[in-house]
Amino acid sequence: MAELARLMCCRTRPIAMPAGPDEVLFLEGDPCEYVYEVRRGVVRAVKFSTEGQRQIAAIFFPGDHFGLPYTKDYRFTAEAVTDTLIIKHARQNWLQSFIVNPADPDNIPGPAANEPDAIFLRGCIVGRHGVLVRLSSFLLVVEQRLEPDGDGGLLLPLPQTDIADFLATSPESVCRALRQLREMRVISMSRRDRFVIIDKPRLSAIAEC
Amino acid sequence: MAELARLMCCRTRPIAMPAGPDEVLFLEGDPCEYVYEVRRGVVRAVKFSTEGQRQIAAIFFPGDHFGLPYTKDYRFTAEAVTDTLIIKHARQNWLQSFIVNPADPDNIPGPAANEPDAIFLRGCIVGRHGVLVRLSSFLLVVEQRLEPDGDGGLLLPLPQTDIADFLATSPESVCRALRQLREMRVISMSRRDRFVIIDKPRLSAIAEC
DNA sequence: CGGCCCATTGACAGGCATCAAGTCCGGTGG
DNA sequence: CCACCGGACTTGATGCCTGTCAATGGGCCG
Repeated sequence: MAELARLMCCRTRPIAMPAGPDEVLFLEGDPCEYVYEVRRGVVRAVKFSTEGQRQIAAIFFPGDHFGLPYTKDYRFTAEAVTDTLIIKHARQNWLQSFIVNPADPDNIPGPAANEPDAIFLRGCIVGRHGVLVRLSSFLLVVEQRLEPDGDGGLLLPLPQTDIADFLATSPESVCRALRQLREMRVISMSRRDRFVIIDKPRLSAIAEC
Repeated sequence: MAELARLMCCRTRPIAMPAGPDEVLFLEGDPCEYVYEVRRGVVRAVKFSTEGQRQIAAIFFPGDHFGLPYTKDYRFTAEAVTDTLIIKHARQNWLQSFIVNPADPDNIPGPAANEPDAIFLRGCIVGRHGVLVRLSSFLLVVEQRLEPDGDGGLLLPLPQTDIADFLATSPESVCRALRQLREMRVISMSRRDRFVIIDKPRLSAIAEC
């Protein structure tokens, strides 16, 4: 039956599916049957320590592929953050389409690198000292991955609780750091979930110091 | 000439090479020409923030493959920690040998997962609060990746400075945490670079709480 | 034996997690 | 349309953790 399932997999075309806020796409430990592609919205990779501490191991933006079959089972739970559009690629199809073609020496597997990249990036951010530094790095990442709206404003892709779990800190600290950036006139926030980078050089400086 | 280099690459057999303490295997930003395999010893993945803070993004143990061409260029610098034996696989050969064979649906790319796994693991460890917790997790990882010597003793694969950069803390804190574990009779250390796990259940408990 | 690097220890201050209220906001139902 | 309600965010107070600095100790190598 596993055989049959696989055969059916192989014939399956990519599936487009919408997902609503907090909807679970797959659970940590599920077998890797599909590779997911974000078309619209943002997805978070959630990982619980055994005692229950929540971590967000990565954030996936439009264009990213995740849920790669590096292992037999998914290493994290994937949840839509807001309304999203997701494409599910059957694992076999995905492998044939995206993994390196040996005949072409320059074929770097772009989509295959999305997930490791996102996790690596998070590791680099979390490894730095200072909530302000980590938060600034995070905002810069958001800025380069998300389209600004009319006034150069960007939507915070995650609620502050999630930002805290992504940055390995507490929601209160995130809130305070955001306020600090506001008071330093580095960013401004018209709404709680929207920000504008006023002084990008300084934001970069903070992120790197 | 790039063509020529690649052609020569393709004909190259795997190269075994020893590497001494602190020897650089490749630098961050170098083009991914080879995939490396650890045979003996331990290798560290070093990453510098732009302002100079050092991080150790991963540790590679015997059996691990790293330096994968997920991107065109290496994302970190790889250095031998102590005396090591390394196998260099030309990128093309490696791709053909190890990347998933589409005809075999169950062919999970084991070696290809080593590097992402190590980075993911480090992210999970660094994301937790408390130096003691992080250090305990680290020791447990060492225990399951390294062979014990006669008396169940394990060599610390890294000097404390590196452990600190791996755990995103300071050398002093690492030293104090080690002492604390000693005083709690969870581990013992006959030498500065060697430890024995006395009370593994408790060590696990600390690591997860 | 001397020098160097790493590990160790102590003192101290600052950052940040935690707890506890209080506020804002969107959604729901009357 | 308004009142209510719950969840997320905000803010303040407090104490611990841990990063930093400085000095000492110890092992290894020349």
